[in-house]
Amino acid sequence: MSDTRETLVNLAEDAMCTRGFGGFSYADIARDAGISKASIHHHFPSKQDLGLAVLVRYGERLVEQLALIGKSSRSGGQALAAIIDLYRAKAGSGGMLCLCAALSADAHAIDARARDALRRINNLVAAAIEEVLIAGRRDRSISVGGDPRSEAESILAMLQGAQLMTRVTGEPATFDAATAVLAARIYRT
Amino acid sequence: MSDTRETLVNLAEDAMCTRGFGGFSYADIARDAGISKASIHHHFPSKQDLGLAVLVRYGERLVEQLALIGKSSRSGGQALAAIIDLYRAKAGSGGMLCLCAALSADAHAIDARARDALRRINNLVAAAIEEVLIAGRRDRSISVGGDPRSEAESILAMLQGAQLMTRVTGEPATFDAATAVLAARIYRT
DNA sequence: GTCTATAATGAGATAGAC
DNA sequence: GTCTATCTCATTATAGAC
Repeated sequence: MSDTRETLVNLAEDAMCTRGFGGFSYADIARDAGISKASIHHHFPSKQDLGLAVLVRYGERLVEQLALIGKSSRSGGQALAAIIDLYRAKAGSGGMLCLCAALSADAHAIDARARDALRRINNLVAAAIEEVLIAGRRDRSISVGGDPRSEAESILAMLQGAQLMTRVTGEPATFDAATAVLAARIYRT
Repeated sequence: MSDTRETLVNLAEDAMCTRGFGGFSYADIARDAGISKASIHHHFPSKQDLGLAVLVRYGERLVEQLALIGKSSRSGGQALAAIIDLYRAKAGSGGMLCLCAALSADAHAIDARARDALRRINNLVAAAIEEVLIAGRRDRSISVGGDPRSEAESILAMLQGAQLMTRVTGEPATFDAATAVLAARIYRT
């Protein structure tokens, strides 16, 4: 990927997580990237193309991040704590949302390709959390009462919802409060 | 409130829950209401005024709804089930979000008055859920392990997040899956 | 309270030169 | 690949007649 193209994807991802798909314009990222609006159209003919490119790269990186967390964690509890931190970091950066939460809220504004990608990424994250819960139950580092897959989907919903609530108060503490119950389920890391 | 004014608030609320604050225009609801764009400005000089009016009425109605649920429920479990249904109904109606989730996602686009109202309403709902949990713990109809206030905030986050996830798949079953763990904590209604 | 008309702005997108 | 210039359209908002 060329430098310019990567810069544009970076800026667009940041803008989407902060203000949503409808909340930024080519003019915005053109200014930040130091090029003209027309030049962006050379790399991404339509805004939908740009959105999809951001989403695809986000999915790839997430796979890597989740794999790394799984590999470097010495317990399910440690892995779950790392995943919570992933979402907390976004919420703490001026009330950002993870890309999935941001684009889900703007689902009406994105095309079918992007919605498909979104669905896949949500499934991917839920599956990763499920594996972490299974590991945590096995090594007794996480309290897992019910079906791991159901628990995983609830946890993903909670993490995305906690980001939404944090955006309203502007206080990172809001995220911690809304996820305290989840953190308390980790016996040890 | 005049008929026209109320119609406009109704249409705007619906539009906001479906497409967000930035996702509808005066032209949209003018068409639906059968009046001109300019006439809306007579009732609500700016779009921010309209948004705030919708939010204020939403808060008032929510207080009534939550009071009614508290009064008509014969157990904490029944009350919690009714609250879950409240959020499920929106998610099931074509992937709508509750007004709080919708405007939280668009927090960058609304003014300080609206963000204040949003904060108050989130607190109000969390407090109502907390009371329900306390009642449910007392009458042994809900499993409540930790601090009721923390549990309440987690539940609110989970409900809003489940609506986000449901919007992506378009399947009401997604909401049920993401809240199955919560529903399972209700011993009886 | 409603209308038509219009302003003022910003959006995504295209053409064509360099 | 990048630019300037332009197009087309939608947006919020206002002016002023009825």
